[in-house]
Amino acid sequence: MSAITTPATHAAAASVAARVDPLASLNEPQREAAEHGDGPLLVIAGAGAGKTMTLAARVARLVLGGADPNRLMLLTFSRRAAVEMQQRVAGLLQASLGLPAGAAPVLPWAGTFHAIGARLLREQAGRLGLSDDFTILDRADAEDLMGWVREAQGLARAAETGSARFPLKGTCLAIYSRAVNSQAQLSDVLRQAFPWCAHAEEGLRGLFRAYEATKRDQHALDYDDLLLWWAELMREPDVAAWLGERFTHVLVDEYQDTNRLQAAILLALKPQGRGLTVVGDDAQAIYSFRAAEVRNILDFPGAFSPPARVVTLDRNYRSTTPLLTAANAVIALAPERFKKALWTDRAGTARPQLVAVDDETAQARWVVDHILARREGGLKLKSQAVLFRTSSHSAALELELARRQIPYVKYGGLKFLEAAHVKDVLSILRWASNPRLRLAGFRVAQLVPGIGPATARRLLDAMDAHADPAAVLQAFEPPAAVRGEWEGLAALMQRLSAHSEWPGDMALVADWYGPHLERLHDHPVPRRADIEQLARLAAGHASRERFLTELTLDPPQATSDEAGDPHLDEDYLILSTIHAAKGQEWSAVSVLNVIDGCIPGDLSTATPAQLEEERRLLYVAMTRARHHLSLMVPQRFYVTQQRRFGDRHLYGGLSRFITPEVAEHFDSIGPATPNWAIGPPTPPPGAVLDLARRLRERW
DNA sequence: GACCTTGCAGTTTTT
DNA sequence: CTGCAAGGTC
Repeated sequence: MSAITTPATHAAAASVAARVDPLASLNEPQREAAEHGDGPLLVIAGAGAGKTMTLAARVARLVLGGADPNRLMLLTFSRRAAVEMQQRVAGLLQASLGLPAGAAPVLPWAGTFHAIGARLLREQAGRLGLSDDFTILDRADAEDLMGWVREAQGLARAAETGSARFPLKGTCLAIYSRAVNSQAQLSDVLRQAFPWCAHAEEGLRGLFRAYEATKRDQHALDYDDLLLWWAELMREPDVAAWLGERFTHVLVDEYQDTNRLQAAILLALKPQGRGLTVVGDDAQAIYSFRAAEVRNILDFPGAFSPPARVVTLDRNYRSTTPLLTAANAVIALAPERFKKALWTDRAGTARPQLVAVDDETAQARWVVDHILARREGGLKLKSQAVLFRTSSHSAALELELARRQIPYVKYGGLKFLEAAHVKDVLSILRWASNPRLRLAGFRVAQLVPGIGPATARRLLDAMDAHADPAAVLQAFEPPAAVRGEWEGLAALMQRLSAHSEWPGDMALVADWYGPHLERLHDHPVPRRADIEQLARLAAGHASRERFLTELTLDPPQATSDEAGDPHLDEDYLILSTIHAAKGQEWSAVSVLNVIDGCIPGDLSTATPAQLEEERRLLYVAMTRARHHLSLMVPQRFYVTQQRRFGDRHLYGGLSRFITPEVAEHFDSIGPATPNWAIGPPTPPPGAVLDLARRLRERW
């Protein structure tokens, strides 16, 4: 962690040793954005238009102009984006000030909304009536807590009443989260986003009330609370004024993917828009399922008077002309959007490919063949990516890669933190840090053989009732038969609560947990590797609290093949969901399953808004490519894991977003001609009908 | 009270 | 396949 020098030092250094103008490489609109003064600023930045560079240049210029880096808040969509931005800014400052490497100031307040919120809340905990040892629940924990409350409220057994089954815990949490983030009424949320749960409205209302109370009792906040509490904090005029003052500039990246709660926070922080900069691209809004609100960016200019300055970056530095033309053609069919056509002067004659293959197996083979061919041609695997709508779409490809021993890293759809054994270990650490966290205690106690829900509940009730829960834990008398095993856990908890030694605590936990892992799980080998992975991660964090917080807010992004982590210097292929590919670029990109039923997903065709988001998703995928782009079109696609309809396969054919006109911008490849029959007003892709069964079931 | 078995249902994308 | 709920056995 490098020291933070004062602005005065920078100014002095700048006058003596200014070397490189941080704006030197910017084009005209980029420079305009970077040099803009204090009024509210909206930068509409198309894909590959140098958004990160522009934002970094603006920050660098602010610092060179005397702004205190400690008073700049930089809100990004992901941790990765925050780190990249910090590095860019540091690089620019270093070059322009002539500083030695590592001497440039860091931006301590760069991070995601959630991470910054967590920091502010911990800082202000006293004032909010929060305990500062609060635990941040990751999604899986929040789901478990929701499930627990759901059970306690008797909602789980609602099926007996003959009505439809009460939504499962994950769905309950999704509904809750949506209502919080969109700041909407429960009934509206249900009607718009969860119509199949509308019958449960009353139950949900009570459930959410109890869920709130339970979180409070256990000193726990979920992801949404980090925004919600922050927004509530901003409703106190003196706090809002104080924070608005404290941060002279607030810059927000990926503004099109913020939700109403986030917009409310910003507006409270900078009511006049002074020092407020937001950057985004409405054509790349793909997070409405998380209650992101495109209106935020569309309405931004008018939220202030005088209105915010709008600067549009439409020169693309990433893709060749033929690729960009095809991508523009896809997004041009979107009925409503900011008018903007990207242009580039990057030459290139290779057109994108539309590749028809028989099925997923053929698709995997074709993709791998061509990736390898390009590698023969000198293009590293790391410069190539395969993108897909849904994490499971890469299954066949992963098999093929494993078979041919090609290393890869997969981003998105990750369940690392949801694996039972990982939760076990983290729960032990969380419980030690926050003994009020029943959620963790309930899980941990039952790891001891012979202790089940009833004994665990007795223990936790006793702890709840006492001012010093840790002491109750030590004094607890389990059933005689399990005393021996119990003592191991009690001793572990004692050592962990007494004081934390990091990462030593992790080793203690792993030692204790090892034998239990063997006993509890059928396939301990990969699970043990996960625990080791966790221990490695632990070593990279300063303290137990920091580890738990940071792991929750920035969970590992990628899973790698079981063969083990690819070493950093080794070459590997990138697999990613389209969502997780946001903001990235590769020389060659293949997009899997560009067929109706996948893009758009057959669950996302109900409303025009959903459909438009799927179109933008395809656009985002296509604009990741610099030189090579292949859209894959399997003619048959098997849908598994949905008993209700039985296994089925789709003959949906080419995605409706690739109309015949759009397809003219592609080279068509493949044994079969793509199925062009599908025009825009398409009926939903049909399952294969089992008429015999239907007739049978009639009776 | 703990733990195992059976049967059934299931909406993807992530901080 | 997985998660969940309910029922049975020790």
